[in-house]
Amino acid sequence: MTSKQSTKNRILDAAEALFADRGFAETSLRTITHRADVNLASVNYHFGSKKSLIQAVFDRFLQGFVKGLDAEMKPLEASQVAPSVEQVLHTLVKPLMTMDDRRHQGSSNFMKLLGRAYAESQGHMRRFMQEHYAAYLARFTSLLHRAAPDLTNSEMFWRLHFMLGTVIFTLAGSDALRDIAAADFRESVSLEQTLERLLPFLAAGFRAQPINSLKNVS
Amino acid sequence: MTSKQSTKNRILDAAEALFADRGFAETSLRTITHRADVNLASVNYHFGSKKSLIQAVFDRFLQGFVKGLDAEMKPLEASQVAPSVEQVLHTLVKPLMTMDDRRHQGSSNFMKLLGRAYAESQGHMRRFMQEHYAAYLARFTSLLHRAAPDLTNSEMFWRLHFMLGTVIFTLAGSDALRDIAAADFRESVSLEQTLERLLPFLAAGFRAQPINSLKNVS
DNA sequence: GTATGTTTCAAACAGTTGTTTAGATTTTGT
DNA sequence: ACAAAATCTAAACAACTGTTTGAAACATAC
Repeated sequence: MTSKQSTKNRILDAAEALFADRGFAETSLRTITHRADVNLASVNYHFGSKKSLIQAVFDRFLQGFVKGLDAEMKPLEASQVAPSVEQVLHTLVKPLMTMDDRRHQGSSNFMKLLGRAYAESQGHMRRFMQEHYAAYLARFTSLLHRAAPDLTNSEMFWRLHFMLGTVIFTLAGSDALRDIAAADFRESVSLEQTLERLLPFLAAGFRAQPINSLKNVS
Repeated sequence: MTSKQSTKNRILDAAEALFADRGFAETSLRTITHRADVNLASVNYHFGSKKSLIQAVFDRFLQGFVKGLDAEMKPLEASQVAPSVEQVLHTLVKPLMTMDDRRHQGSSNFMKLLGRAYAESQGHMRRFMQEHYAAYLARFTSLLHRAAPDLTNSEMFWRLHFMLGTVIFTLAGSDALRDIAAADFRESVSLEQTLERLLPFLAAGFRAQPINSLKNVS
């Protein structure tokens, strides 16, 4: 079926890198194909359109990510005892790390991409993810519920998204932050260290006592 | 000096709204000038270029924001007793609220914009903010330091940015989240309620015990 | 070998982009 | 009222966008 495996992947690689540090609209097909060293028309031939290319880039990443996430979640799901919030959050670390150094490019290419996608085009990507990867989100949510059974569903929902925001945002801008930190504190931190720094913050926030007031007249 | 106050502001208003829900690159000057009902060339005449327009939009917002923030921080700075983390974070609420309904457009226009700007163009905006509004950031950081004196500078730095990420990210996508929450839990929440929900999360995260392990062999 | 289907390629397409120009119109200072 | 400066306007500019085309090159099968 596929004679040359390369072209399609060359395009995906180039697109992923360029999207990450320029944005979607700011990256032209000509730039992509030039970097991939393929003909301009190939992207339309192989993917149909630029929009489909973007989706393809995401799919390739997310499939790799959820495969790793699945492996991490399974033992927690199988266990009889309820996991801690930290344990649940920790399922994200290894998959993120793997995704990070699978790409050759210096640092977390893809997180920038995710951050962009989330900000871009009125939540179009948020919807895409929630449709295509709803099952994994449900499993993750379920684990969190076991870890913190006293939180209401509504509160869970919000805090899950708070955490999601923090992770994506931090990882998306992590090189910039790392540079500043390196300059100001003479500490050089790896992605893993950033994640380990992030988890206690998230876990504590997630477990925080919900608002007591707001309408404390009762 | 200024004969007609309108044109420049009409452009700013239109640009702000359009940038917020389409993105910068995705919004053309023609779309802006059409919505503002002014001539295409006016934006180049008044602002010089599209890039300058973007900066002008931000400056207008940020100046309003820091004015409100300043008013909120002053009493805390004047007080002899150290503020709580919650109190410090609460200085953000009113300015954000004011900025939100100053604009006529339905919901938090500008937070989307901020979210975009942060994601966009390799932290170019992050740098801009840190340069132009460094004084306010320093005061805020100083307050936080009084509220949690036992945190190291390095840890402070990271957690400040964690919080920043959560706020921007949440507020940027808040309408989408509110829609989902409304559908799933039949609860309709205002921006203020979202913020009040956010603060305990942030405060708890900020106060969390830093990583003890990472290299717990000692 | 020819035939068949797939992939690559250069060129052109139609449309949009930000910016500039030069002339009209309006506002301002005196 | 007049001159000068500021503002607005329509039109055109060159550059770039994603996509399409039709022929060339390639691979595979018979």
